[in-house]
Amino acid sequence: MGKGDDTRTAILDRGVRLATRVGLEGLTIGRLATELKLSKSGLFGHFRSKEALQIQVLDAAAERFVDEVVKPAVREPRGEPRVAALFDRWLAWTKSNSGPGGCLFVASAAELDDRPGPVRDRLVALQKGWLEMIAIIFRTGVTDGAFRPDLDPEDFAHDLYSVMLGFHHAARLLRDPRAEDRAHAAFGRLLSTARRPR
Amino acid sequence: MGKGDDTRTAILDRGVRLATRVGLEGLTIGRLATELKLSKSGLFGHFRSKEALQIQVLDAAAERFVDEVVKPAVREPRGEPRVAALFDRWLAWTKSNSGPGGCLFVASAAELDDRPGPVRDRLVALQKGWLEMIAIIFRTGVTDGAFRPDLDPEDFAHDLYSVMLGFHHAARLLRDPRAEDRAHAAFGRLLSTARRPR
DNA sequence: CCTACCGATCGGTAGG
DNA sequence: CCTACCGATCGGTAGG
Repeated sequence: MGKGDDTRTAILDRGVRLATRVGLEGLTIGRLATELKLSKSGLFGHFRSKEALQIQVLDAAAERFVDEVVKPAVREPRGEPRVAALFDRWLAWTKSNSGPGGCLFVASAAELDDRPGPVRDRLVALQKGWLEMIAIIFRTGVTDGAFRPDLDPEDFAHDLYSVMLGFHHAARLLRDPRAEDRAHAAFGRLLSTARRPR
Repeated sequence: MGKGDDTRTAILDRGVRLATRVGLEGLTIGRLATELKLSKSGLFGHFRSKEALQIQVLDAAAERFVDEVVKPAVREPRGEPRVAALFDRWLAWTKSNSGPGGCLFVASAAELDDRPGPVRDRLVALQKGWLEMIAIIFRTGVTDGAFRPDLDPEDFAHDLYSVMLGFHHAARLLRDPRAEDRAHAAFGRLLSTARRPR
């Protein structure tokens, strides 16, 4: 790993933080360069287009997301503990990137949903991957006998993500102190619907 | 109503549409002026700052939202029919401002949640008003005996809005054809929890 | 409502 | 990785 790679890593790290605050569109090359004490063209050389920078920032965030949210959850036992860990880690991720920040993917979703192009395509792929990960984790719980086998894992993933989006909105825009309690309550109701009766 | 007022109305109308597509930050004076075949400074004169334009665009959207979503719902009988009408109208609003577009308030939420200032303050006030409207409509249903009196109307409002946000994400970013079915199913579950047992 | 203009910043290029 | 630069666009002002 040479010096160029270090610089690249530093750029992407800072880029994730900046984009989380100001959006992927607000992530300008000039501003990012100033924050890193690089020249604009020096930074630009690492990418070649703003679009490439945006996509690589999304990928860098996804990598961190897997490390901080997905991997720790998958270490938990299948079924409820694993789903609960996924949910708690997601809340922690959103709060930690959150003073200020929030979740880059949620922030980008509304920003990009009407702007066709490779950046949007990448975000869509990442979000579908995330929903699929939730569905897989639910499915292993079905196999283990923890969850009802007649439920659609993708429905469950959609419903769980709705709870997360509701939390993000209440906590980050409205600064509602009850946001987390409500998220936990909604999660509990979702789980009790999914639990296999015995 | 003089000619100046007509122009103003036309500007705000177009501004709502443009901001829904490109965000409140992407709503530039120059672009809006070009679309309306006005000079930049001619348009600018109606407002005096971009911030004032953004706030008035939010207010104009809120006015339309009340006409298209809230008022028709309130004409329905209290309890379930009224809540169901509110939900259906909201879905229709999001879809109609949606080819392309979506809901300006949802789009602005993630964009502004980290940018303190009067525009954010206005959006927060409008969103709190919307959640309060849901809570009030729920409360009249409690009074009428349709909904459980031991539920917190603001919890209900939060949970209903979570379902809406989940729909927005699935429909607009992921273009998921099952988004609407899932939203209706989640709404049905929410209602069955809220229904007063008899 | 207009033309004409301001300084700042944008993404990107030339050339080293 | 840099300086120096390009044309385009930004929010906003002067003056009418």
